[in-house]
Amino acid sequence: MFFTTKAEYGVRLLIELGRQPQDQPISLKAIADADNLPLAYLERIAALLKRAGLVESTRGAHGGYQLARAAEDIAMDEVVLALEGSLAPMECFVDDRSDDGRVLCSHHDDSGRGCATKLLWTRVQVGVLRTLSQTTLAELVEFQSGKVPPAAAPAPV
Amino acid sequence: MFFTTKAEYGVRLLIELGRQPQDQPISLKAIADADNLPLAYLERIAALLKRAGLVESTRGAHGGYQLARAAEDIAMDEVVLALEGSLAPMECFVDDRSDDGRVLCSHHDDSGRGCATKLLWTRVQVGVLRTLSQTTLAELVEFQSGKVPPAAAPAPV
DNA sequence: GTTATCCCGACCTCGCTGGTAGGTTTAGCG
DNA sequence: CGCTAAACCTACCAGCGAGGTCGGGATAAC
Repeated sequence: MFFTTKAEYGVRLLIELGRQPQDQPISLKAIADADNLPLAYLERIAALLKRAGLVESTRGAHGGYQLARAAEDIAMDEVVLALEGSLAPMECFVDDRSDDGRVLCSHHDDSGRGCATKLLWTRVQVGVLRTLSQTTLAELVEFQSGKVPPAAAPAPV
Repeated sequence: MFFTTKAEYGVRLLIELGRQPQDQPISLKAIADADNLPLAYLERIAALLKRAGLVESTRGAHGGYQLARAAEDIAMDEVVLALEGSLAPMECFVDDRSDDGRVLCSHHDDSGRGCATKLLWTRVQVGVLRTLSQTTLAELVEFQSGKVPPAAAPAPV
């Protein structure tokens, strides 16, 4: 399993926000009801998105959440990173974050028979990161409206 | 974390086998010592690779394991699939295996606001599968011998 | 001041990962 | 013929993180 439900719920949450009219905050309760997600858990997930600057919140009655930017400007690499914490394909990839989602293998490079699997995992990580960064929230919102066929990948690399 | 140590140890095991001269079985004990891996655990991992037809075993004294095919003909998608069981990016992707590593989302398509995240996870899965299938064991073996620079990706798709 | 909402920290349960233990076969070798 | 090195098998176990719950705050609209 690559991703946890945090990513799943978080993305769903963002999609719901993306479907909403601008500057109209929507409450987590409404989203939890609509998507049938546990409210308390969703709150913690929303906090992750807020800390990452992807959503804004309004407190008090009639408050709620809304996107901090246009859905077209929200790419999924940033989203998944915010939700999952890191995108390490393997345990040895330590969080030496270079500010894109990249993360490095911590294995001592004992100069000679170094960590050979590193090549493989790094390729996978880069591939995933590229896929995620090429998918925007706007696409997902549109997809849910039943337009874009699932096969339609973004510009084939 | 995308992959578990099963994938890590399994790939390492295969690399060691790939470094060995042809038709010369090598014992798990030797590999466990060389790579500092738990022997008992490694046995179970080797069993997975054998069941997938990736390695062959010889029992008894002076026995051991060897690759079932040339390292050039072993792609990593098959390997990781054998080791991890499936390559589902998300829990809802149920094991409806279509015989490539693909696996499908099980969410009821409640015709309308269906599983919008499915688009995203499917893209990721396809990307990972493609990356894995483009990397062969031979490449990793060569890499460990200190030749190929890490940046050298395969033919950019 | 009541109600709807965001916010926050503590807690809990369950399954899986990563491993160990202890055996049973199989086969080379003296 | 028996010793030994290896594959093979099954059961067991500890720790941890995922996935949630709970209860209470702070805040703002009405």
